[in-house]
Order: sequence, then structure tokens, then C-alpha cells
Amino acid sequence: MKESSPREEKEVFAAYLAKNRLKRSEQREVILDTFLGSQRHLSVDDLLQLVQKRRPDIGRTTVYRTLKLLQAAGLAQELALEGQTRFEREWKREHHDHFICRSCGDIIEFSNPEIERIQDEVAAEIGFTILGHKHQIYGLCRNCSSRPERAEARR
Amino acid sequence: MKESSPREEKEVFAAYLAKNRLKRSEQREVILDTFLGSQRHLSVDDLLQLVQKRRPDIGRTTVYRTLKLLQAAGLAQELALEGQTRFEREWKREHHDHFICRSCGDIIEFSNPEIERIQDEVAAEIGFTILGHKHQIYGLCRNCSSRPERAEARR
DNA sequence: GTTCCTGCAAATCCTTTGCAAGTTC
DNA sequence: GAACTTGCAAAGGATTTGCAGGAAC
Repeated sequence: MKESSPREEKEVFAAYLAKNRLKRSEQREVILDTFLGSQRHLSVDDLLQLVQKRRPDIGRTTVYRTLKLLQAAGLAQELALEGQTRFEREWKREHHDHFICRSCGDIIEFSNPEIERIQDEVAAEIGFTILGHKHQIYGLCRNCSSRPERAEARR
Repeated sequence: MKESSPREEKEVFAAYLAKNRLKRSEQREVILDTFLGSQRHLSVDDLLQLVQKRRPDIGRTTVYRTLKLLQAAGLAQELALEGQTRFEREWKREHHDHFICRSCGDIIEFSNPEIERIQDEVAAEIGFTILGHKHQIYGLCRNCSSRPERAEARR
């Protein structure tokens, strides 16, 4: 499980900006820092709130725009869940998919080489070239499974 | 591969309406008919256009509302794709997932018991109760794979 | 200085909702 | 007639865009 350091990701971002003749800015730095500082699956609002704790004057628009840059730079990945959008770190992370708890909202990552392999086989059978995939499993996490009656109460 | 007849689905819808003390209407009939008449994966716009060929006075709002009813009745299922929403028939259809061609937009269904089985295993390992899942594989279909240069041109 | 950024407000896109008029039971 | 439906217009929520002022190079 190789995790890259935030340091490396900051360099990648700097390189990305340079290559595209874009400029660094205080805002972009704060947003990237905040994003890297949270290991969670953040919504734009989550990120905005965290960012504004440090710099209340940073606007939502800039967060949206910076997230686009992070995606283009390969640092962030968008997760389109039922009804909501989240972002997670992507740099040097192994591919993985997600379990999503419908009760508490928890997101659990998983990866299974078997599934990937079968996927490739099925694709090969129909001559399909895979560029990416989304595999989300919805249900109740362990905690919420054991408290079905009050599941919603656990936020 | 057991396919139910439109007839059966119409009865199911009628029963659903009756059970919920809702009323039948010309509009609902036309929308359901049109929906059943197309074996494709329809967007709301697709459906609206088809519906309006028959009854130009049926509004988009009614299509939205009727689709909700069809989902509630178990006749339609929403497919949340990257950036767009589609609807497909659900009644008595076996569970399946989708390949989506990013070039021509074609949607190919597939199902693989192996994958489902592994999925269940992985879920069991972490005590997760599966309620549903979404497995979408994006890429290029056979046709578009073989014409990479002009892929976008194929609509 | 020129080019790029930022935040705001306004614009989009997709979907839902309020409401008055029309239908179904 | 009471209850439900419809279509329109308006409202919502999420995301993008135009633009004038501000920062980076």
C-alpha cells in the first residue's frame, strides 16, 4: 500500500501549473493543502467549509475551479454517488471501488483483482475497450446493519 | 431470458395506481406505452420526444412525474450515468450491469454471476449488507474501438 | 505590462413544486 | 362533488460562466 506524501502531490500540482502556464496562488495552495489533509471522501461543501476555516474569503467558485485542476493533474478523482458528488485523492493510489452505507453515509473502499479480471474477460468477449469503470455497492455498513431499527438516527 | 409482455406491465401499473388510490389518465397511458415500446435506455428527453409524437400536448413535468410512478411500481429503473440519467425497463428483468461507450453512447448490458458472487463475499467479509449496486464500465464499444481516429464522428 | 485568478452575480442545466384549471372516480 | 392530474411558470440545487478588479509572472 504505497501512499505518496502530500509533498509529492504538491510538486505534481506545481508541475501541472507550470506545464500549462498557469499561476500559483494562495487560494490554490490552501485548497490543495486542505484536500490533502483530509483522508475522507469530500463533497464540494465539505471542502469549502474546511478551506474557509483557514481562509474565509475563499469562494465556492474557486473551490470548484481548483478541483477541476486537481482532477486534470491526476490528483483528485470525482466520485459520482447517488445524488451527490464527492472527491477523493487519486495520486498513486491503487484503483479501488466503494461500498456506500445508505444509513450513515460511510464510504468503504475495496478492491478485488478477481472482479477486475472477470470484467476484462467480459469486455474482451464483446470487443469492448475499457477506459474506466464505476463499481459502487450500496447498503448498510456493519454498524448500521446491527442497528436496523434506529439506523437513520445515527446520522 | 424471460421477458414480460407489455400487457403484463400495464396491468401492474393499473394495480399500482389502484392500490394507491391514484387515477388513470390518458397521459399516463401514453407515457407508459411509449416507454414500453422502446427497448432502449431512454433519457427523459428521449421519452418526452417520443411521447410528444403521439400527444404533443403532454408536458415534460408529467413525464417526470410518471417516471417516478413507474419506478415506484417497479416498472422502470433509473440509470445514473456520467452526466446523464436514463431509464430502462425493470419489470421481471434479470439484474444486469452496463458497458457504456464514450464515443457513440451505446449502452450494452451484461451480467456475470461470478462478479456478483465475489461481490457478496467481499461484502460479507466486512459485514456489509448489500441493498443494491451500480457497476458501469466505460470505454469504447467494438465499433468505436476499430475506428479510433473518427470515433467522435459517429455521433 | 500582460496574462492569469478570484469572487460575485448571473446564467445553465436538470428536476421539483405551487397553483389554477381540467379529469377521473 | 371530492380527490387527483396536468401544464405552466417559478423555484431549487448543483455547477459553470461573464466580468471587473486584483495578483502573479
